Amino acid sequence: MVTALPATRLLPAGLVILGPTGCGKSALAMRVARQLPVEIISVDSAQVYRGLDIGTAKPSPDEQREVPHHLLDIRDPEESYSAGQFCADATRLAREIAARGRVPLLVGGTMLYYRALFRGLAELPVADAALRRRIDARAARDGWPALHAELSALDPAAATRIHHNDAQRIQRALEVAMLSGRPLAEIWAEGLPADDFAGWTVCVLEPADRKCLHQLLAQRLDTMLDAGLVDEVRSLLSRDMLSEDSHTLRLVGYRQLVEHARGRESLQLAASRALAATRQLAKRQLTWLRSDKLLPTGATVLRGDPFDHTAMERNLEALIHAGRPP
RNA sequence: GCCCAGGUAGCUCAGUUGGUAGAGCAGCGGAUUGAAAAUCCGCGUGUCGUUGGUUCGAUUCCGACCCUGGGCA
Repeated sequence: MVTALPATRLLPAGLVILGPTGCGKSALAMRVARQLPVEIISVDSAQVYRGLDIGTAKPSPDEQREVPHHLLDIRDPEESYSAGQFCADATRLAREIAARGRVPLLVGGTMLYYRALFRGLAELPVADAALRRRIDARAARDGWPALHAELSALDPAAATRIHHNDAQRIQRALEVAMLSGRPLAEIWAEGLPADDFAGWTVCVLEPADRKCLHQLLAQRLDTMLDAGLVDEVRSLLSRDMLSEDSHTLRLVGYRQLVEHARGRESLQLAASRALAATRQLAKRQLTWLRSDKLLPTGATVLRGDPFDHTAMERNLEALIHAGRPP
């Protein structure tokens, strides 16, 4: 049964810069910030963690002093963050920033967070760490196919949709079924509450030439290594509560360099695998950009190639114009 | 110079007792509802080093040559 969508609330207008990793989102945001009274809301699932600085290309302390940044360093590496928490934080911050007479500027590349924010998130139970541990233990004993079979009994439609190898989604669907006692599709049918982004301006940075982006990513990784990325990984490994298979050490770059830091792999090999993982991340982000399920429906969308200087200057002007009070 | 081992996909390699070949990685496309920098799915034509010979047919067998390692001089 499909009920009417919940009433949406209009969010005070703001700006958005999104695109794949390494394409210059932060640099563009800083240029906007020099001409408009903005505060930046980071849309980055990795930069929320304290201690992950070099490998996440987190804005420097100088940049953070120059322009207020939000949602950086809000979690320890052992903790978790989520799309749902991001939505709550981002909408609260956007209202607070607007109330100060400033302009909210969303910057980042975590596309699920954008989708959740712009298109809404169903009212599902939040993650339950203890339940997930129990499901993991069962998977270790019986294998994920057994859990997929169990999902078929609890939520047949979800089991059909979710591939039997997709451990993460099988686990989440089981979690929802066990906590709510209802199938996912039934809850989704109640609608996705979302704020209204009418009046917002979204700048999408989409490189036309993948080779250019790959070259830039290679240079950026070298810079990160020179800046001490391996030491950053070692310092994470030295934390007692952080195991090698924790989600923070599975992030792009960190996961590969752990192998080197543990002496299991040469730096050269680990670095080349880290670079490949970065390219794959950019590719998945570009797939999101081609999707019609990402951007807010009522917003103005600017698209530009970050390697095209003319287009970038035009985007900068358009963002500044859009952010200026009438 | 001689001996040995190799030369097959962008990389590392498997294989074909003669009927023109397939894995991993990379790459490309896609999915994506509280871990998303996560998780998962799909996509494999390449002068089988070159050139002669044998053969209905050679990447495979034989010869010569080229290249790369290693050894002996």
